[in-house]
Amino acid sequence: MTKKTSPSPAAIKAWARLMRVSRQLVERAEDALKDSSLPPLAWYDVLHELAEAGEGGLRPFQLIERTLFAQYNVSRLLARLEADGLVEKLRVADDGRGQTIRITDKGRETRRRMWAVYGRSIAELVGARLSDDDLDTLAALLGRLRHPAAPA
Amino acid sequence: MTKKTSPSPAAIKAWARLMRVSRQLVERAEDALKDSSLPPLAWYDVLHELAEAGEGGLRPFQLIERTLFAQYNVSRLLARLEADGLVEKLRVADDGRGQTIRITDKGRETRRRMWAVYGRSIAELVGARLSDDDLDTLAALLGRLRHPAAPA
DNA sequence: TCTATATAGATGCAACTGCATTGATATCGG
DNA sequence: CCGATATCAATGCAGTTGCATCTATATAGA
Repeated sequence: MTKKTSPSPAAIKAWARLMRVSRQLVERAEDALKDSSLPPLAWYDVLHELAEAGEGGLRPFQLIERTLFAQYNVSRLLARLEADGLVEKLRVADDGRGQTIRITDKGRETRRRMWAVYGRSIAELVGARLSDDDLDTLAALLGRLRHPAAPA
Repeated sequence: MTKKTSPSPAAIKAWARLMRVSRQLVERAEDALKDSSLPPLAWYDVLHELAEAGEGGLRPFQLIERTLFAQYNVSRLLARLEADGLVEKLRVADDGRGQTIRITDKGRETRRRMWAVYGRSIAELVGARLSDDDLDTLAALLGRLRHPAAPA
């Protein structure tokens, strides 16, 4: 558990499982959305953050912090969301470089419809397979892998 | 824990952590490889499978089964690996449609150099943060999320 | 055998990603 | 106040992915 350059078998196995399972789950969730003719998960993440932010909206750089998407990715994703009428870009008074992104009613509606499908995927893919206790344990272990390290 | 359409808060939290942490870890590992001017993780996955397969090599469809990559993805990845001399494609006698992919010495060498970096990432990102006991617990919990469900 | 269907793998095209850079505004130091 | 530097966001270009389709061979069924 101390700093080494070579991973233990337990570390390798946990890593491999993490890589494989997370990819599988993402794929399943994406497929479920596609089957319902809904946009991809990335759109949900952004709409979710914007919905939580409320009327004040968020600056693109705040979305970057919250979602882990790259800057150029957010820039283009927002362009697509705006083109679809799911968000609106507002000039912000005190910073001429920036803008504020606000979710529209249509955006909220889309998010709602996505959640109906996405939430079901989560329920089926993890909720139905682990007890709440095990889910808590899993979340706690994963929490210790966050970067930068979170306080205990 | 029974089949529901709406996920519990514990399920949502575990899901969110899983999505976020796995993305962070992949990104870190990819960055480490890039910093060493090495190919991306996907190449490692394929070289690893081929190295394990030995002289007999593997058919592309076997790689697809083992790696979860899409068919077209494997097809093009193998083309790049072949162009770099890391694998070779052999016609297979008893099936005119197919081919067998075998790793070359150069491929083995590349895999080795990738593992030096990749293994260190694993050691630092997970090995240094959780005890082996916790890693085993994590792997076991993740194992129960595999699809299709593995036998207990 | 001859036709229909299934499987292995490749590929054209459109969309998306990653990288580097750019344009624009803000802030800091003198 | 001015120039240097930093931050916010967009974008050109190359590489990759996803989708659908295509070619080729194999297998099954009449």
